[in-house]
Amino acid sequence: MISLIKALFSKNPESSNAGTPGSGVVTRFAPSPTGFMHIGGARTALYAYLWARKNNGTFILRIEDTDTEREVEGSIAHIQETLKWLGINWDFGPDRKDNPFGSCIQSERLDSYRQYAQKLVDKGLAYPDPYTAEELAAFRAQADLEKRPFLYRHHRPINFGVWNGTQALRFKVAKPRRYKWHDAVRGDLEAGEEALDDFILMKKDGYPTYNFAHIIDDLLMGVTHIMRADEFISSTPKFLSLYEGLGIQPPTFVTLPPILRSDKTKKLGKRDGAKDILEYRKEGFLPDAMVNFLALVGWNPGTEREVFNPKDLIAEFDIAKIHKAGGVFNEEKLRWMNKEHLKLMPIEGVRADIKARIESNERASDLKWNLTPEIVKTITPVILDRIEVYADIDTMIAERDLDYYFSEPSYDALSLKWKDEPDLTNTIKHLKHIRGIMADIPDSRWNEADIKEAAWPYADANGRGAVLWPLRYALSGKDKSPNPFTLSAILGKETVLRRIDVALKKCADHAPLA
RNA sequence: GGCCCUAUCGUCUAAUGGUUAGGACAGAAGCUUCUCAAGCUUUAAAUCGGGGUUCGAUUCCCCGUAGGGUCACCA
Repeated sequence: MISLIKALFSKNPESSNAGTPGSGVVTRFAPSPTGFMHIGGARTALYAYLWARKNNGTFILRIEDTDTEREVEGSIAHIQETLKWLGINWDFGPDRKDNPFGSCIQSERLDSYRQYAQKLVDKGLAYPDPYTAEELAAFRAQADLEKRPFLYRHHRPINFGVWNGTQALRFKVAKPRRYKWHDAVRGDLEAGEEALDDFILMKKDGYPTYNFAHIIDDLLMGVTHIMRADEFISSTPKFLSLYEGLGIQPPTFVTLPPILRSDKTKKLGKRDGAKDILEYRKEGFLPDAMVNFLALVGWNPGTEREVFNPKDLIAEFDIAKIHKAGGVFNEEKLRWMNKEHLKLMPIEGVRADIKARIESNERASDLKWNLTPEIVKTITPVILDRIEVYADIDTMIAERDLDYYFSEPSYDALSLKWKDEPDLTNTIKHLKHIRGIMADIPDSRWNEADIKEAAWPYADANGRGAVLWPLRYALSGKDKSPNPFTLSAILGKETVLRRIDVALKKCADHAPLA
């Protein structure tokens, strides 16, 4: 890091360090603070981060707040929180002011933009826009009428006025020509001269436009690779013209494929259910799973491996393998991915998470469960088998699939009856027998395997369903639940015997034996 | 509309001139202790269309088609 700072200070800002051997990779994620972070933004940040880390480079978080109109209060904090949750850590960002290149917030860098704007003015490459909004609108309308593309440069003034900082400043693009350039993902790209036009560098309000600010910042921050979505491809000739005007080498362009809506007809936008990434945190997705899945929409290492921890992702990631075509973000597969990561997690961590999730459900309702460390330990594997995401625990609780671990089940006597039995006669017989077997199991052997071993021969001989269904129902009071041996082991001998007794009493009350 | 980009199972994707076009998610069937899960096994499912180049094209070229992006004092 020291060497980077040195490099940044010693470097002549007019000569970009892009591509300089040994200069180190510098990437950035540069969102505008206009709301929450969605999937597309998170993936862009992730790729930039992975590439920097893979190359022992630097990852910068830069806030592009040059549109004061659209800025949403709290966005900057929200973006940082999202990145932190995902484990996408930046080396320089808005949270510190001692960066070698100054602030990472564009509104605090206005001097730099003015300075470079003035340089362009001095070189005769920028000029104040003499037209009013109405005049511009009229030019556009005229071009529309004539069915030709509107180009500002056709209206470029012959004599540039003096820029006083309060007029919009336009860049005088190079003589129209076809531009060709290389993109690390898309390969060789080109565009006709229609793509080239004079564009605004500085707005009337004194703020730079994205088109200008990002280029100046990338230069001053030593950015070597620009990761961004494909909507910027068509602006690239303008950027190239500006790089030329500034006399600098452009960084490497890395164009990311779009993330599409599930009908594949459009880019996934906030209106199409692109969620705030922090929503996934609320639902109990693991950040590693999220990152793993995000990485795989638009990139693949070329192997059949799909589950990666962040460290392996960094090792495997390669911009040469980023896809050209867009892809759909499939939440169902994300859920599967989350389960895979859940299985890889240390069990203590899962226990703590499950405990916290149950407790928050308790707080949100009037449940009063005695959630001891022992019960958390025993039910964790059972829950883990049944969930993909922690939010599934909420569903389990809502559907009363956890109650029987904490309180006596309530159910109707007839529910104890196995579907093939005509009445409760055999149910009672089997329950009594199983109770005897259970009672004989010493405490030292009260575990799932031994309970099963003790009870199995009887169940096997007398009809598994006929024996096990009533037992399981007596223990859980539910049609669907874990198997009776698992339940018994969790509940403990005392509770098991008591619940069987309750079941037998229910049977007797329902159909007293003659 | 001009300019530009993209195109393998429903979805995410592998295969960069030679494979029975592979894997995963979702689906279907089956197995495993009664139920529910989990797990395992099996199965169905794709190279957008048409021309080239080549002994041979998913792969290279051209033309279509479809979809996307962009044409702001938004980023």
